[in-house]
Amino acid sequence: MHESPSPSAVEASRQVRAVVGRLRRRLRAASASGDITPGQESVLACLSSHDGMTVSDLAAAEGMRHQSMTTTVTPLLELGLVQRRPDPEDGRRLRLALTAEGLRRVEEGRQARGEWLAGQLQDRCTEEERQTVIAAMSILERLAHD
Amino acid sequence: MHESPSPSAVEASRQVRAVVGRLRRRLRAASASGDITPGQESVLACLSSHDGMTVSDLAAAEGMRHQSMTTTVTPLLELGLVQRRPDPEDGRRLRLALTAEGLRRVEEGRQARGEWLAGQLQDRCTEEERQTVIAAMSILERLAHD
DNA sequence: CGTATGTCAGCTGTACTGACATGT
DNA sequence: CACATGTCAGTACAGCTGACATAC
Repeated sequence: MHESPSPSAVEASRQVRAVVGRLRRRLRAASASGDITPGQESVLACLSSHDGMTVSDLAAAEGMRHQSMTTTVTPLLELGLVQRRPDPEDGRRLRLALTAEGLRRVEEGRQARGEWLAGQLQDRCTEEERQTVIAAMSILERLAHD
Repeated sequence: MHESPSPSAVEASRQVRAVVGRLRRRLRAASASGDITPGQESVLACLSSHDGMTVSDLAAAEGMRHQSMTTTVTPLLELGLVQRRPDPEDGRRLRLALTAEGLRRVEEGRQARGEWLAGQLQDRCTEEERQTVIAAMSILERLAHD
């Protein structure tokens, strides 16, 4: 493969894996209050800032297959939180957008739910620590992307 | 709840959530080569350094329910990678340990599998960036723990 | 008795692959 | 034709809750 990894690479890898596992369970538990799932909430948040994304766009943004994203989006259509309209320039595309109800849920949920982590970062970290976390996330995002 | 989170807390929270989602999928894909799952590999690694842990101990270490850990451990027993023996001092406990085959798999897997991330950290990061990642993981571990 | 440990059964959420229809 | 988009069906894994037996 490559040359042998440095000790810091192995240590960082081990820690990242452990933390990803734990954080994922924590985030799930913290947002388990409503009728939509964490993945669906993430889609709503994405559409609130990028109107008109397609299922494939969303899948690419989350780093997953478009078939998987279809199953995430379908319940949101059925609940009336997201609507579809055909793209006039490309008949294959179905552009997605929040409904009024969907937008309401995003704003409501942004306060009530999903802010467990932001609260933790606020109450139990210094500003310097938060900057460290942000820097590390940029690095990991680069590694995970592509 | 709390006082209103600072901008850096909200930004860090958003980034952490996105990166956790992507990294989780990446780690799964990178270790999808063998007959055991990532969670099971993590259990083997844990037993290799802490012999004699029980199912409940492992569950606590990973931050999950003991019922969930049972389903992770059971296939390892069936594959003969882990063995059980009763605790002479407490008849409720079943202490777990790696078999010779299990130990072999840990050492083999540590090189062959699961080192996608370590390789990325080695090849695409500076030493300083790795230290940033390690520091951030310590912070997040503290927040996720308890 | 209450509590801790462990297992089993059933459910949900997530994401995968493969197959297929349709439009460019 | 190949390629992209979208859907549907089937599968697998992870983690949860509830119920139960056993041991302290």
